[in-house]
Amino acid sequence: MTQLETAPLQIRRLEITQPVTPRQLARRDGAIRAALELGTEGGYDAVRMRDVAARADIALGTLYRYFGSKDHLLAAAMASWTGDLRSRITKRPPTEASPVLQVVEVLRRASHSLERQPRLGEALVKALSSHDAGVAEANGEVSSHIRSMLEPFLLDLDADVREGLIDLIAQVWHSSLMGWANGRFPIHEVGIKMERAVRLILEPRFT
Amino acid sequence: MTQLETAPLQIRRLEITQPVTPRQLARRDGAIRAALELGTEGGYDAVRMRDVAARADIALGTLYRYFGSKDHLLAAAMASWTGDLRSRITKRPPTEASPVLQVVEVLRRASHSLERQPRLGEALVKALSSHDAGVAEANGEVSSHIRSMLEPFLLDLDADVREGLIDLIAQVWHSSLMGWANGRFPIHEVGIKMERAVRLILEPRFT
DNA sequence: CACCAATATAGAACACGTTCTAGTCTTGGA
DNA sequence: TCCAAGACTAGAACGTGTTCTATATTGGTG
Repeated sequence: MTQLETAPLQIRRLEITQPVTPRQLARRDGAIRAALELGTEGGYDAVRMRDVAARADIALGTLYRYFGSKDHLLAAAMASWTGDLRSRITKRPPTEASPVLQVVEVLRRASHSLERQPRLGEALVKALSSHDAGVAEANGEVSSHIRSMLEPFLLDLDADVREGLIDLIAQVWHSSLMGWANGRFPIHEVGIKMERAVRLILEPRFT
Repeated sequence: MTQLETAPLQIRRLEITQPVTPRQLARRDGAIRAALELGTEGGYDAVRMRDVAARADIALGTLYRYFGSKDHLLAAAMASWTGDLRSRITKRPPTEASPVLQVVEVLRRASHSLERQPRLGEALVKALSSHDAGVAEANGEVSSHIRSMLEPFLLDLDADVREGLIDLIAQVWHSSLMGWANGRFPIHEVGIKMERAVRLILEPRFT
């Protein structure tokens, strides 16, 4: 019965290289681009680190120098994706009248965007829920993008309450996307679920 | 080069065996027990399928006959854990006065319980967010446990609203636990975050 | 330019989840 | 009691994320 449990706790891992030179930036960007392409085509499983490296024309070891893990790579891609989304929202803000509907519209546009590239969405979302320092950092970036997309519509609220409510909505967003990415419900329900939740959360505050 | 709509990528996987005979039940339970032990000692990574099988004294192939994946195994363990939690809550209900505080107390007791076995909690929670039919099933079980723990305190609300709010709280619970399990914040913040969220969600309904 | 430390490269090596193989054991029904 | 179907076993094998090794290249500094 008692076979000794090997304790394989690993305390290592190379420092992540911050790209400085143009060639380094190009390598990092190329890796992200390759990951996005592979993810678009075949989802999470299709993003194989060997393939990413090959497509970006860098060595596998180099890839791991910039991204500590597959999930870190995909999370970086996700952060860049939410960044794009944010600038689209900024450029063409919601047209709805009330704060509640404005927030709902933002979330609907986000999920609509994912709906067009479901494989990619699945890949990005899955990566976000992994335990990894790099992922945590990218997550922070994603959260701040969400915050800055929603904040403008909730300025009437007390700052503390607003902060808490935005956190809450971000959690709902995250958890809905996870539910979809993990196959618990179809993509079109993401928008519905988020709308329902936002109404439950916000409507009592705007009566 | 584009899609082709070929859905069935996986020709795979043996049907999961439903345990019937006493020996089968013993095998399945032994596997869950072994997983719990290993998880308690070393968290998610320490639950290695080979080790689970060895400790439960069954073949690796048999383990996979009962649980389609490592996450399925851990999710089954999680469902059994929330079941225990529910019966503890039922046996000794919250002592607080208001519905809001009662709900908060339930969630605090849950997170307190995880706090005592942090490695195990991490293992169980991580498994819950994986894409796997077996996990989805276990997830449903967990949700229904949460629902039945909270419902009694929200009977004053309209049924639809209650339903939605409980869903919402379950999402917050899930997402908070994930945040902890993935190292985004320490365990003691789980309780704090959940309390804050529950107050934001419920207080406007009880004034 | 010459040098060195940091980086890159190709590819082997490793760990662990998962699947497969070939043979043995259980079990329920005729 | 005997047999066929299916469950179980030990162990090999496989795929992919991750790490390691040995060598080559690069880029900043004297």
